[in-house]
Amino acid sequence: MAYPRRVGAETSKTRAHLLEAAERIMLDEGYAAVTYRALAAKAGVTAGLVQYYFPTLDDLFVAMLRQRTDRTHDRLVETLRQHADEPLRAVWEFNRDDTTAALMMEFLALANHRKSIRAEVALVSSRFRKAQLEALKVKWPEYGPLNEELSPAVCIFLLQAIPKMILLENAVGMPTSHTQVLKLVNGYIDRIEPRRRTPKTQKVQSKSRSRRSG
Amino acid sequence: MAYPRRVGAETSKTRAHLLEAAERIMLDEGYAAVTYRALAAKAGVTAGLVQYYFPTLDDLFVAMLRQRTDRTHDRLVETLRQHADEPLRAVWEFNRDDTTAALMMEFLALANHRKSIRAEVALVSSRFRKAQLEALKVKWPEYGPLNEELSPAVCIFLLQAIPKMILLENAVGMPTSHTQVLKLVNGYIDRIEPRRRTPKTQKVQSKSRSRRSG
DNA sequence: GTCTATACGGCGATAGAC
DNA sequence: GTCTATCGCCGTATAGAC
Repeated sequence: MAYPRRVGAETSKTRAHLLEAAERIMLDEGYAAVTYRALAAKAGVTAGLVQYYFPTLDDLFVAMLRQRTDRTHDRLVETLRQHADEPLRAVWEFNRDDTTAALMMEFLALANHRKSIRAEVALVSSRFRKAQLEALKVKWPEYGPLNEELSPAVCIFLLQAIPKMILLENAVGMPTSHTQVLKLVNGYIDRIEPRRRTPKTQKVQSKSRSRRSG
Repeated sequence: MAYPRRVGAETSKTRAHLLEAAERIMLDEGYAAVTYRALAAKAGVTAGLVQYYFPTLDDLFVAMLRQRTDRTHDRLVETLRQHADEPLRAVWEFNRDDTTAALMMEFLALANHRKSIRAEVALVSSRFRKAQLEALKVKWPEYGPLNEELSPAVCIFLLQAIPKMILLENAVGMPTSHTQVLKLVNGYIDRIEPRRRTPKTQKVQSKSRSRRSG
């Protein structure tokens, strides 16, 4: 029976190394390329050893998501704290981070087809959402009539949906009007949260990916 | 050698039946569940026969996308023609269609990992985009200062990105503020394109899916 | 033109030996 | 902790029967 299945310790150095390698594969070639054998080859171990730490691929994906999420959530909270005077811009810049967005998009697609990933994705999403919502609600009353029809929740949905969709379309090679969309959002934010510091050049969205083999 | 590989005729009734069955599997269980053996079982034929019509799975996916696209494009053009006085609303309602959006989202995810699907997805997307753009541009000058900062292209991006993202989040079980977002867009459209006919009740977005097994 | 049978290597997963 | 052997399913290729 599968009851007393032996699993490697979470403190293992090998385990941490495997998680790193798996993330690199995922970013370079997509989640479909994360296989026991490929990961083992990349990390210089046997496939059996990978399975010792992650009995199923779902276990591996959940562990990857948890680790990445913990780090990113810390960064989000810190960013929101530092830019408490302009939470809208902070939320936008956070969601525009390519690596985070690419990984989250990968996990979203994965969750769409893997039951056990769904609960984990929903959980981390609500954590992120909660942190952003709280920061935005504090300043919301000051924003006045400019956004009479918007709400913090709607803003957050749009501010995270837009970069993800742009990323996905870029990956597929769809030539739509992403530059215009980014300009629209930037303009809207600049109007609600006027810049105080030097408006340093906006990071260009998503250089074309070298990823994906087939 | 692989040179004189024999492939079934495109007029075959069996082939059409297989395409239908494949689409049903894709909608019910996701693209990952579309395998030769599963499709053969569902259609009541042998796996070899499926391969006779679609030598590789990519061939199958491309054929599925082409067929679905041709039908949907006809419907889009007809809808835009009938509602030439309110193209914005027509574009919105078209993109809100759940089955079409779900299939396109599936193909988008597929294209993210399958090289040969990418070109096809990019192609059909630009076809759809072009039709919507032309219809919207005709009426655009009349819309006045309400949307001074928007453009037809940006509108179309948002009008198709929002339903897709809502669909994806629903599928994953993310409880975000979709109702508010839909209300925002509906309100915006109602303001730009005031309703003339009876404002019949808006279709509720996406009942929770029963799909996905693992 | 349709369709079947069979084989191959890669995959996730399990059980169990060192 | 580490690694091997094995199982059943997968995509794909090929040879050949009606």
